[in-house]
Amino acid sequence: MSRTEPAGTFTIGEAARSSGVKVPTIRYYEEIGLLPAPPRTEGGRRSYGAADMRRLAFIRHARELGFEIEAIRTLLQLQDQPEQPCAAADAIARDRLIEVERRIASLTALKAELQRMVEGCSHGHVAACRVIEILADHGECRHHHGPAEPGGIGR
Amino acid sequence: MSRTEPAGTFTIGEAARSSGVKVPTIRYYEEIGLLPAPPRTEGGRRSYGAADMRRLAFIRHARELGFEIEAIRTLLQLQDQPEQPCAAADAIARDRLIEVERRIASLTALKAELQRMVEGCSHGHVAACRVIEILADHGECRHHHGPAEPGGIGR
DNA sequence: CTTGCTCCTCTAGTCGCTAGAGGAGCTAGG
DNA sequence: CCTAGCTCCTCTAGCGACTAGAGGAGCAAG
Repeated sequence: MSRTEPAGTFTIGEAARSSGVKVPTIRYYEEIGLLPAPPRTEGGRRSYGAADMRRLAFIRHARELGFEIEAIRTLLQLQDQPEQPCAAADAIARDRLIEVERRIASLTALKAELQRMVEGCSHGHVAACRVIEILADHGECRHHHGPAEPGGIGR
Repeated sequence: MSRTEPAGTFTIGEAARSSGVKVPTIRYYEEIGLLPAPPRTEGGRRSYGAADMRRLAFIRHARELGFEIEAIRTLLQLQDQPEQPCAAADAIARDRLIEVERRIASLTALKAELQRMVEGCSHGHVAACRVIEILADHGECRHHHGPAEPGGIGR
């Protein structure tokens, strides 16, 4: 076994492996104050405890659910004050849910349009290519207006 | 009428209004070589022709469909060579379709999880808040693995 | 004692814009 | 002709959430 560190503490690499968050990302979270700066070993290495590991798992899960860093910051503050009412947490989750629903709707419209493009393509030459044609002629499609995905159209 | 420019040419502002692409974004497209640098008036202002307007509409439409700039660059090159086979355009559209389908699937899973959070929330205190609880305990949810949305989890 | 892994800090780059400063030109009204 | 107010110009910097790489130090095993 390779345990030189005190029991119950973890290196940044171990924290990364156990949480699924990459090493530079953990350091980044520390930098922006999402994760507290952990104590260091003699050699200057970060040494994480169980609470840090839980916090990191929380962050990771929240990021997976698409919560923004600022929302996670708020959620973490709420978590640290368990006797507060949870209306704020509820509101954040509701907002996220609404956003996700909007995104699904617009991606579904988008999917239909992409399918028309792909299915209509005769696999011949560009001149007769439905993909290019549909892109060139906006008027041809039934358009759902506004950008497909808010906050950076495509990603 | 306020037409001082030669007939059939457009200022950047007109191009922006007609395409729905913002002025700085048009300049940005020029900078990255997606849109050719147009001729200038005596006073140094950009003067767009009908072909530019079509190209801009094409770009805008493709961005709305979530194509990345590099994909659009390829599509524009294809458009300029109509006797080429359109397999490449087809492939780009297919890739995009697959990505959109993946995104819809993962957003749908996400929506279910958010709904569990929101519906389970008793609107009491943080200590008993299901939103916080689910985020804290990853093990509690049926997880779809990998980040919710590739290339920047949440957007 | 050397090999090779992990860790450290720091800077710069990614994508696709967006915002703002500071200035010049252009047009309509007086 | 003059001025007000719009649009346009260039340039730099910033956004979010990382990611990549340089250059160096520590640390455990053989």
